[in-house]
Amino acid sequence: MNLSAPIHRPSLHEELVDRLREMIVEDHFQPGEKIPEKSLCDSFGVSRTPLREALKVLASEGLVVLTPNRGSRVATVTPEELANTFPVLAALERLVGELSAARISDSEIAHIRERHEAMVRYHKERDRSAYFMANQDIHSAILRSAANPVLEQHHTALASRVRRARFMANISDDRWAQAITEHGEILAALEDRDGARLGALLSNHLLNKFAALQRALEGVSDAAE
Amino acid sequence: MNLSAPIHRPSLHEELVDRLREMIVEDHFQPGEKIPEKSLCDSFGVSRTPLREALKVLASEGLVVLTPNRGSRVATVTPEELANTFPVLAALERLVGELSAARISDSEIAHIRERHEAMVRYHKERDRSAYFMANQDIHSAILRSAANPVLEQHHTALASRVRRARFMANISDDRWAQAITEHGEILAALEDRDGARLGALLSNHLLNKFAALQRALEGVSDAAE
DNA sequence: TGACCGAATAATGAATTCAAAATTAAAAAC
DNA sequence: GTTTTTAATTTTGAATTCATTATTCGGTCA
Repeated sequence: MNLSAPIHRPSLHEELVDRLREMIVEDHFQPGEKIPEKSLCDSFGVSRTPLREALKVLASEGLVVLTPNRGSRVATVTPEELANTFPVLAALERLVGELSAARISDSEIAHIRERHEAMVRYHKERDRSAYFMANQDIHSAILRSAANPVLEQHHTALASRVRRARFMANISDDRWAQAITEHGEILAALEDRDGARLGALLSNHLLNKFAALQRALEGVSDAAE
Repeated sequence: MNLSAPIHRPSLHEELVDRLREMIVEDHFQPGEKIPEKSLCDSFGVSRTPLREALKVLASEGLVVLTPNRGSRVATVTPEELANTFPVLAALERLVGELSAARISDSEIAHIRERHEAMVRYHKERDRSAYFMANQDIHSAILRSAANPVLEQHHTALASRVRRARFMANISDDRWAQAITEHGEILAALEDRDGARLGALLSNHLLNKFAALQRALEGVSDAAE
């Protein structure tokens, strides 16, 4: 690690932004749930000032909704918003693929291959949770290898808003198998360092995931009618 | 206007975020300039609390840089950051083109054609400022016609961070003429509602602009050596 | 019983206050 | 005269306080 890098002592509100974002993305709150300032302040042991600053930042990221004089709630993700978000993320994924193929190192590829093989095993074993982790690792390793902080930042912001969606509908066996196939192709394109192909594959991978999700959600709402 | 829309009374910090963002994007501050809380509070007639909330939001948008215990400065845009931002914007522009072609109305196209023709006149008259306005109008009309708020939000955020760049180097006559040509092609693709073509044209238009900007900046730094 | 009103309570928005850190100014040493 | 040390001032980070707006609860009246 770079010892001469400037030390960054995070201020309270930064700390709170990170903690709260983590809690929201990792589903410690229900979507739409009210966020009471008082009790949160108590549990974090801070005053309302930095907490409110953090909430405003999270609101600008779209993770929280502020209603004047009525406090803040965890943002809900509507199907319409999903439909708007996925194409944007897919557009970014294409760029991720193009940049990653041009910039990724051999050791990064080796690491991804290793996680890929683990993921295939988890699929065979039907270990959803381990699968999700490996999948996550692979995608964030590719994103990092694109070496573009601006891209990374916006990708992460968008992804965190739809992350919750993966809990909304359980993935079908068919889609799961298809995803594994797609991941195989992605790894191949990565090892070939074929940017155009990798970008297309990553983009389609995401759009297919969205299509599967939409089918699952429609099924749910149909059943509810 | 929709009279039954819910009234939105903005809180102080929202108001401040908008005002400050406008001021930063429209170059009322020097890049890197210190933002003294006290004097800003005085000029806005508010206390530090809402101002600091606003600064934190702007920092998360990347327009302001906060250094703990040392206050806030207007973010500077480094060449490296430009190089990271333009490809991301270009990726979004492609999606804008695809969506816009599919969704834009005849009257929106008519409006854009009107602004386009005005812009061509301004080019002939060498009226840079009017040209910039018309150009801006066209691009934001296309963006709006894509009818995707998520896309719009991220596009706007990225664009505002590089907007300042247009002041950094004056556009060359060659590039200006080329831009006009590209705009003609964009309008044609729009009227044909050819999404793939429009997306490619918009994306390349932006990347060409960036290339011209980079050449101009290199020229500047070379001259300074 | 249940809809409506009003007081009590709680939550929020924003100003103020206080403590810690940084900056500036002044004094001392070389 | 320049650099270093130290004190004063300013600026920032965060807690507290105050005013305003919601919400809840209890009571009234149909």
